[in-house]
Amino acid sequence: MVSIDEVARQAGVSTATVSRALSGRGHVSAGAKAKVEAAAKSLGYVVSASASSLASGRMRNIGVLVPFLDRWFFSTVLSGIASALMRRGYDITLYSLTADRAERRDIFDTFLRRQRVDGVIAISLELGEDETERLVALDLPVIAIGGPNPRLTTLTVDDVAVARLATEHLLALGHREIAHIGASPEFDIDFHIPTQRRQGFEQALADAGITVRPSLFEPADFTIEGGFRAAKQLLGKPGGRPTAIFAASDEMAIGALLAARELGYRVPEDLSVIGIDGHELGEFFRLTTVDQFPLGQGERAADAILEALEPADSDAPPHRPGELPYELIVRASTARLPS
Amino acid sequence: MVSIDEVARQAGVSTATVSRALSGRGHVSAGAKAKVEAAAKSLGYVVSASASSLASGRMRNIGVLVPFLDRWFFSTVLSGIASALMRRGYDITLYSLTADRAERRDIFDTFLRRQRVDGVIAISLELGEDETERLVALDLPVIAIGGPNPRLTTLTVDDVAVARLATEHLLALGHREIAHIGASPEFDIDFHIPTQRRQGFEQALADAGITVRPSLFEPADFTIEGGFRAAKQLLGKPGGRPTAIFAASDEMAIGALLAARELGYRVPEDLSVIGIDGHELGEFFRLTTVDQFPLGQGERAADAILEALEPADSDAPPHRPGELPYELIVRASTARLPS
DNA sequence: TTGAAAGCGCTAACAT
DNA sequence: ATGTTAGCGCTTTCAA
Repeated sequence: MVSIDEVARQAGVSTATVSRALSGRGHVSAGAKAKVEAAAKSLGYVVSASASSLASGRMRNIGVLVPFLDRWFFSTVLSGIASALMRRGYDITLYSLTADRAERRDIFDTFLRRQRVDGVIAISLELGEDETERLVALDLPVIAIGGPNPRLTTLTVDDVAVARLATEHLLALGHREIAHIGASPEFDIDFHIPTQRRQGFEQALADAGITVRPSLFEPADFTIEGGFRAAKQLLGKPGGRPTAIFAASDEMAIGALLAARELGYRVPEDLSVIGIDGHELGEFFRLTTVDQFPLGQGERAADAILEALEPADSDAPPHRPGELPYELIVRASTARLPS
Repeated sequence: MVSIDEVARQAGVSTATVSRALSGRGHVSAGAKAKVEAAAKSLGYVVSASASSLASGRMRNIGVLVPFLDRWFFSTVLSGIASALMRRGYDITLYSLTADRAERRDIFDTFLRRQRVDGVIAISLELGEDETERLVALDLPVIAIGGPNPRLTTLTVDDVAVARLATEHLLALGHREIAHIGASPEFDIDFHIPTQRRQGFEQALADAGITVRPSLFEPADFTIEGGFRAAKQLLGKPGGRPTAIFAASDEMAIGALLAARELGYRVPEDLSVIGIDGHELGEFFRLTTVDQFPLGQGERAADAILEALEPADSDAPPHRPGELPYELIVRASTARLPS
């Protein structure tokens, strides 16, 4: 492994100058810098991460906490984080939090504490009180996406507003009998987003002077299958089926679409369906949705953590928490209620 | 940050003993070990990764190379890797390889070379000649999953056999007009798996004395949408539609299922469909498939890399490359050809 | 702008 | 079994 001394020797300068030239910290004459860069290149020198970290305290590494790796939403956010961090020369260390309490503890007590990361991004994680405590105790910049947590800097979309927007879209098309597929109560306990979406839904109905009917709510688990089952229930009950369904995620909305088809309802002629997320399959299923740009969420989180670590670009527009964008994407799964 | 000296002082031993007691290398009396552990715990001491790495040359960190983060197959394999490595105290550093050549180069030239990882797992990556070269030059253990590469230790399923199995299942049910949805030619250039699957398909047909008809092959891009389009083509062509479709991935098979429905064909009465993968949606769509257990593939890769790093458990059955398991899962998308 | 040198916190010889 | 100590390869004062 070629070391800094060899580069220094070849460039005819001291190791200190090599370090300065390559890291860009401290002043180096243009000439020296050029010589160092040439020497480094010709020797194929790459700074040793551990030596550099030990000496400087900087790791160029961000820890990312995810609840699931194999759900589209999370892996898409992760993808956004990964590309943004890589561009800045940062590595990303992945911690996948399982349900196993002991394993989770390990992550907070050991993995995150071995001084391997400069900061942490937590994706849509509902953390226990003690876990939040530990995260804060790390004394590292932490950015949370989507799991509103008063003790952490959080990037969230206004889920109430998102749900209102989806509901108002249906209302504007003339629908009055609107059903909602949201989270089951157990889910709600430690995951607030579904609750907020339900609130937005109910607010929109109330504002339109429509009474919320409990029979038009059906819980599901955010999967296609769950949405399918829920929609079958909703559409199968005798007496006043809904003319529109608002699902709290695109995957559930797709399930609803399939359920409707299977029952012989045409979408959107007989039933309108709208989801939330901007799922990659939305286009294929021609699903109307409120896109929340998960890839962009990841990029923003990466920018935010870098901003906290290297507050260099102070001219960049400061990012205010809770301001993630969303947008109604109207495709072919929603239509006017036939009069 | 509490350091090893404080632990040593509190435990009344030298730093060397602390190091030995905590790492399990070298002999330490039971008494000393207990004292050290107690001291470490009471002080909340965690070994500094960079200091430990610098001194020992071990990183406890594996680099994982993935082509896409947001495709089910890859994120599932990744999930398997993550859980297996975490159990052993290893971190995982994620490198997502984009199509951007410059970014890819950076990963091989800089990221992987800063001595941050003890080994590398490459998931289903078709590497360029130069990239393989660089990987080998790292002089680190490398395990590749699924991208057969003669210069790397590779874990692969026998894709020819998998495809034969799928095809033979259809043949055994009496089908003769079997179509195949595989990769488009451009895809093939640097990705061999699809080609092997096609070979297995053709071999099985040949063995059954059936002539391969080019019109019964349709390329697609491994997505649901691609499978949908391909199936429409296959089923829509006038004159002798296939009675069964074998898709080279479950996502394409699901697309085919949806296409069949939309054209008014019943599955499996009018058309049998089989895929490959063991996709999570397979159950919901009642899709017959050849499962290749991606989660298990990830775990195996993790075990293999650890085996290379810490050849401790020599009594464990040695893993022979190219031996990943697969299994036919018969669900409701395939049935006998009505006579 | 540059160089000399003192660490960063730990591990692993080498002694004992 | 345990302690002493010389590094690991870099960064960063401090001086020049």
